[in-house]
Amino acid sequence: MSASLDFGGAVLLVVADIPPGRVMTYGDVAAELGSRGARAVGRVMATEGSSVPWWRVVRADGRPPEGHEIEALAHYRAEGTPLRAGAAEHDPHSYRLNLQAARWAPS
DNA sequence: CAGTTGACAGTCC
DNA sequence: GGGACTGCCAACT
Repeated sequence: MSASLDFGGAVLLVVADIPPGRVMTYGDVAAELGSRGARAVGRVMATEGSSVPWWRVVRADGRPPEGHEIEALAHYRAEGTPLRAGAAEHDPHSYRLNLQAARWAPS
């Protein structure tokens, strides 16, 4: 693969390749890029993530970015992303996703 | 050029 | 089960 894009560009491509109803952890995206900087991925999402389905990228805890839990929850429900039963009902700001079922890996 | 920050992850208590 | 510390990498000041 030709490296025609920067780290940020590669992150956006991987995130854009995530199908609806599925999610990937920052660490998984970083691993696809050949890097271990999960934080670097999160940084790119904070800067240019507005151009990609950022809600399909979640933390290893199964939680969306801090401060965007409600925004992401709306997308998960709209796409049918597997959430933990009653999680969002108990704490809409502290819910968790079923990574075991929602986690997806590119071919 | 060097230090700090940050949409994180993994391990230990 | 939850909280705290450390390690990692890229962008910003």
